[in-house]
This record gives sequence, structure tokens and C-alpha cells, in this order.
Amino acid sequence: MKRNSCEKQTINRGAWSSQEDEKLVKYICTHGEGRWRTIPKAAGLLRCGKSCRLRWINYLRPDIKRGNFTEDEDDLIIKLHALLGNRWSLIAGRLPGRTDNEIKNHWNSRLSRKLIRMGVDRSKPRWISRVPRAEDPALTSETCKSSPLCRDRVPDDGGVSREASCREDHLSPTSDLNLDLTISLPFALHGCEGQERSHESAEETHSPTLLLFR
DNA sequence: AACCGTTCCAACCGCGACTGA
DNA sequence: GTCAGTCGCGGTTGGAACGGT
Repeated sequence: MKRNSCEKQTINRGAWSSQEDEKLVKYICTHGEGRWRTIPKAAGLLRCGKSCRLRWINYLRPDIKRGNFTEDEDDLIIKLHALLGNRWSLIAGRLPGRTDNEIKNHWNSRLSRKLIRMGVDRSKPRWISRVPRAEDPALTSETCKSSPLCRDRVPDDGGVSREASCREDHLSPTSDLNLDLTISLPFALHGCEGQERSHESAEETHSPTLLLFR
């Protein structure tokens, strides 16, 4: 069994202090994301890389939209969950400013209950029989490359491999779901210059057109 | 005011995938 | 091809906040 680097001693656990946040933000704004394993030492943090990555992705990233989920977002999450199941990172990729963790929490705490109340079986993602899933060998990387949908895609840093992500995009909506989803321009990650953007303004600029592809 | 149950969310854990030597 | 290191994902947990009695 591989040794988990987070098991090592002299590692802080639990809630992050504002000082730790500050150090991490400062370091990433200067040096960029990635190389998570080396970040704690370089940034002077007594945390494991995994913890830094999580903190950045789920909380500190400047483009994160906080606050309540809108009806549109709820609706989209429900539809995407029906399509994709518990693949939160894929779902999050289609909800700009929302993280997989946030969506997962939201689903587990509110949406699942909402669906139960509505009498929907939330446990069953509805794959359509004739549409290939990502594992389908018929959907090769060549198929993907030739698709205009995937051709110009920049590898996203949300952890989904380019190919896997493209394959997901070949999924078609189920016939019983009214997936009225709009394809829009890729959501741009604006880096640290957007740090000051208030959450309120993020709310204000919310558009009913939710982005499907990044 | 005190207690208790519930809700919510940040953080952790374990595992599989990926990558480079 | 193999192995070790690293990364990313999804499930789970812990505890603070909240609401009801």
C-alpha cells in the first residue's frame, strides 16, 4: 500500500486559518496552480498538497460563485445528474463558478430530498441504451478528435482528461428529460485578477443561459 | 436557558488513473 | 512492462449553526 503523504507528521489538519489562506492564495497567484505536492513547503504551509489543492479548488479560487443555488442551477444539476450520475466533477464543469464539492453537498443535503418529495428515484441515473457511455469502445479518441465539439478543447484543469471529457460530451440527453441546455462560449478562468469580485456581483450577472461546455 | 435533533458545509480519506523514470 | 510518485474524484465525516421543544 502506498503511503499517503498526508499521513506524515507535523501536518496541520482541520479548518484553515486566514493566514494559511493568505499564504496559499499569494503563492498560487505568483506561481500558478499545479505541483500540489511541492506547494505547501514552497508556500510555507504545514499542510499536505492534497489539502492545499482542495482548499484552493473549493474555497479560494477567485472565480468561485458562492451563495445559494438558483432555480436554474438546481434544474441543471438535476438534469445532469440524471444523465451522468454521481460524476460531480463533470457536473461542476457545466456550472461555472460551482465546485464539485459544493454541488455534491447541495445534492446530498437538499436536491436529493427535494426529489424524494417529488417522488423521483434519485438513485438511478438514466442512461439511454443506444448512447455510448465513456467506456464504450466504439467511441474512440479518433471519434472524439474529429468532433467539432472536442477539437478545439483546451485540456481543462478540472481533472477530467480531455478524452474522457469529450466522450461525456457525446452523450445525448435522455428522451424523457427536457434538456433544454444552451451551448455557450467556454467559461474562462480569470485567475487572480478577479479576486476582488464580490459574490454579490457574481449573483447579479447570473444569466439564465447556463454554460454546458468549457 | 438548556437540551436535542437536523442541516449544512469544509475537510478528510481511500482508491483508481495518470505519468515519468 | 513495471513501479513509485502524484493527482483528481467521489464518498464520508466532524463540527458549527440553526431550529424546535
